[in-house]
Amino acid sequence: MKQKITIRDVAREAGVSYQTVSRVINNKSELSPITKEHVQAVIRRMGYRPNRTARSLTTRRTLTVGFVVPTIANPFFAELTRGVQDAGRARGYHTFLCNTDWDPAEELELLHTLAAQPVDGIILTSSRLEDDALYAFADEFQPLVLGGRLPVEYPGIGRVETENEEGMLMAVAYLQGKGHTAIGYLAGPETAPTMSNALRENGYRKAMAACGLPNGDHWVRRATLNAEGGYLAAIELLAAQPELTALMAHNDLMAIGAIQACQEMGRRVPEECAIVGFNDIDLAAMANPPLTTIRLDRHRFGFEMMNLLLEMIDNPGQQFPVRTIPMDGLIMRKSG
Amino acid sequence: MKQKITIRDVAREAGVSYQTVSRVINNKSELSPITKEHVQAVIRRMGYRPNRTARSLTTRRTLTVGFVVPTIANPFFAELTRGVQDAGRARGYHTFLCNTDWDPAEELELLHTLAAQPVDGIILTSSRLEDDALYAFADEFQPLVLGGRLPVEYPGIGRVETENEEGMLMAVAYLQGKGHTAIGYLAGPETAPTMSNALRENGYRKAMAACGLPNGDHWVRRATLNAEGGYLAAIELLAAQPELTALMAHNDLMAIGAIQACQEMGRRVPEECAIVGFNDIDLAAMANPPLTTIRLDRHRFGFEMMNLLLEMIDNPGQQFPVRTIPMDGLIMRKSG
DNA sequence: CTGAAAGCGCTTACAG
DNA sequence: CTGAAAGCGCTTACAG
Repeated sequence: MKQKITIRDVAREAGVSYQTVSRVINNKSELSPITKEHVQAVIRRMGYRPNRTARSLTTRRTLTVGFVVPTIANPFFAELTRGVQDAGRARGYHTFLCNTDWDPAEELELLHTLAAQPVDGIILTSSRLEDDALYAFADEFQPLVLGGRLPVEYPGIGRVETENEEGMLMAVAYLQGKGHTAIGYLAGPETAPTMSNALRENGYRKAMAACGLPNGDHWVRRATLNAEGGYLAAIELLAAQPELTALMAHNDLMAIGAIQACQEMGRRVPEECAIVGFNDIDLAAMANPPLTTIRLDRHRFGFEMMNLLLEMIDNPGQQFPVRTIPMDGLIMRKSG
Repeated sequence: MKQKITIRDVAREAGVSYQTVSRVINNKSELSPITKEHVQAVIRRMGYRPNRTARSLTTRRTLTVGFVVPTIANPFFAELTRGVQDAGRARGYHTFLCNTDWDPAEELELLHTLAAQPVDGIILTSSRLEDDALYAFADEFQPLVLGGRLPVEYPGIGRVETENEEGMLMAVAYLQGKGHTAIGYLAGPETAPTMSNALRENGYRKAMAACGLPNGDHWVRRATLNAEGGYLAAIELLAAQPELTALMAHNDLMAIGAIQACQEMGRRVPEECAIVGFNDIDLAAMANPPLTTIRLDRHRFGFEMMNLLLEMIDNPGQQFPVRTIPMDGLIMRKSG
């Protein structure tokens, strides 16, 4: 590897002090146009790029953020990632991607590692941390942006939420319009009431009540939040509750698994069992049958989380109101 | 945010010089057990974590690597990412994830940004860079590990390849065994012959020839490497070449799109059109019908790329032989 | 075994 | 408008 070019090399080559080169790099105003252009030319010619590590040490900005997701293997989080990165790009921000595998202990360790990295801020999605642990961490490290969790008001924590309840209401009302009254729910694992699993499940229960439909624990089945979980939960639920004519799922992956379950049990979708997903991931349209689902703009969700984080980085100590990403409505396809 | 604790704070608290604290952190041998334990206790009590930026500046190690993928929205690359990160974790390595969107100009810019970050090494998957541009970059920055591209022997470039040709041969032979002779291919966009699109397509052509089956350009359709691309290509190909009784795809996503296309065209899968994918992503088993596909262990692929990169970081200047990830064989499900 | 000095590659006041 | 000094938080020879 060629010896890396430093600011001193450029200075020597340009015949100025290295501080002047620094000023050019940072686009300071107090510079004669002549030296500025000259130094810029030398920089270009030598292909010099400032070492970000050194820069970070004095500016205390790393231009780096941590992005913590349960698992990037879930396309929902992958699509979120794109939004986060796109929002950061214009400002020169890079992203450390971290997977927690839904494990709170792992999550906490990851957060501390990121804080020591150090990063300028952290975006934390679908956190499984207890409230106390979360607040304790926020006392040590800021700013923090939370997505997919009930927005708590706490210093140093920014919040972006989605309209889970509205989405569930749309889905239930739609199914009711199609004549369904026995609508089951494929839920995520049991978690604290502030976490997204609980928020969506609660949305389903409220929606059923609002539509005057019966509901209870016997129509809900919990499983992991992927296609296999949806498949397993649907098999069990449909066997135990044959009266069900429709199934809603916590997310599209689970809905895709449910289609698979119906297929195996010989129940035609949507004629013998309607299925509605949540999120509208890219693959939803390519399910067979194509998935009817509630659309959430994941790119926008990620984009807003990053934008909020950048604003918090620029305005330390300031508290920002919750940002809400509206649902884009029900996408009617073939599954329900 | 609490004022960050530095090595000097710990030293003062422990009553030693800060260099001694540094030695404890770095587990140097020349230390009395007593001071070592004492300092460790103070570190724990204060919750001190060394600032990695400062550390990097003197060690010239950032414990950070760049991982460049076309798009993380493709589950294949998401699954690869997990392997990369898992291999890095034990060594304390973090990963900058970067998306090129298949754009060579974007890719090159990203590589330079990563090099200036700086990172200790870069893993570059499915690169669309011309050979010359790749070599020029390798002259400036090392080590570099290449995945999903014809392995070139070049100083500072490590290579991990997969058995594309063997995989395609398995698939074609399997379909031939099922009685198919007219087997079409859903290819990626046209690229240079060293890139993975070309490698797999070439594998298909060689496999057809090896099995004594006719093949030619009229049975191949190019499209983007996602489900929608597969859908579009299959619609066109099946309309133009109705004699086709089976379709192979560059990857599983395209195969899932092809199932969708058959569905719409009223061709039953596999009876009226068999479909075989490539990679066996997690979702393949949840396709409807479940996808028959050639399995590649993505986690292992990612893991090996990272392991190779770490070895190269530890042994600068040394050249390593190509690493080959074998295919795990054909996974027989329902689509073909 | 432990302390004092120098330095990693930058930026930021401070002079002039 | 530009240069010389100090410092960011560490590690690494060098003394002792």
